[in-house]
Amino acid sequence: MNDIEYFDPRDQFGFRLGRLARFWRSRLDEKMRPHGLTQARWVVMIHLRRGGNGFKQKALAKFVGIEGPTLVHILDNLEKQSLIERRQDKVDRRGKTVHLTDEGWRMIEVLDEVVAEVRSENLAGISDADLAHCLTVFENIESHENDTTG
Amino acid sequence: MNDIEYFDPRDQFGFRLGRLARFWRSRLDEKMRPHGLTQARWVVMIHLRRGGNGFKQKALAKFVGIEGPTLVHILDNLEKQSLIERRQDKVDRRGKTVHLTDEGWRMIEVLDEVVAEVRSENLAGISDADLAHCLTVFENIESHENDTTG
DNA sequence: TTCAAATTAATAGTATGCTAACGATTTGGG
DNA sequence: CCCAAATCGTTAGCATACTATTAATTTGAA
Repeated sequence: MNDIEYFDPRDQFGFRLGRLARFWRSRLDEKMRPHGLTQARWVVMIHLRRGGNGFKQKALAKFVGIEGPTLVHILDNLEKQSLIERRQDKVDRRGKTVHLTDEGWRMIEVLDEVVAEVRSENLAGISDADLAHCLTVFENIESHENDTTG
Repeated sequence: MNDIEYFDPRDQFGFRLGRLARFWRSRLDEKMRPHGLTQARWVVMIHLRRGGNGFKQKALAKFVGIEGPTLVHILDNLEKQSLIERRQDKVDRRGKTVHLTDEGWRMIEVLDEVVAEVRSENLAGISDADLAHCLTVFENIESHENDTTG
């Protein structure tokens, strides 16, 4: 019954997107667990590496694409693990800057291998062109952010 | 610095997937909030409609692609809202079957319009072919589920 | 200068997802 | 028959995500 509607790609896209994201996260979490890390924490660390140390929290949250309070909790955990540290911003005493510790840098190197492994397993047999195509579609969807104004 | 690595699609895919899934959910949650619903609850209701009433919880969880305890919590909320009801399975007293109420059916009709609106906004300008291409890639990735055995 | 408004990080509270463990029940082997 | 094992839904506890609110500080306008 209603097989046609069921397999309409516009009908399916949102659900499949969410399901795949959960799948991806669980694969990564599973492989990172032995190292005491998770996808969310690793993503924050990767953005610190990419952007250089010394981000203010607000800027880091924006870079990662999450909200401030979500980042606060992740940083709390990373700080407990001694992988990052917060420092008072000397110019603006409201702000704090975030820095990878030496241990954090070492952990990133270890996780690079884990991530590469998961990626090669998950993406086996899928071409760069296919992935780039997906990313273009992703970009298009995100660019529709505020189109309701007209 | 390292722009090449940064824009490697294999490098980006996981992060972008997660970010888009969060974006999609927040758009849908925002539009459903006036009706007192959320994406997760709606997805469960949609699967009830698709699969017919009277699912056992375990089967429903599998159909939706979530774990049992996650479904329990969502059903608790839907039941509080009188949109579904649980009934004791008469054959197997361990089990319960899940049913849309009349109110549930009416809510689904309302939400169909909300979902169609969000979908058309999010997917504006993107062709069926592009989406189908994405879904094929999604399927390929999920099919790699247990390739580590060999 | 002074005080309202804006900004920054944190806290509180909620939703959604997971695994582990539990209680009730059914099933199956001896 | 009977008891161990499996199964079903639930509970407990955690991580991650959000919005709304708060406390401390800075900024800016009168």
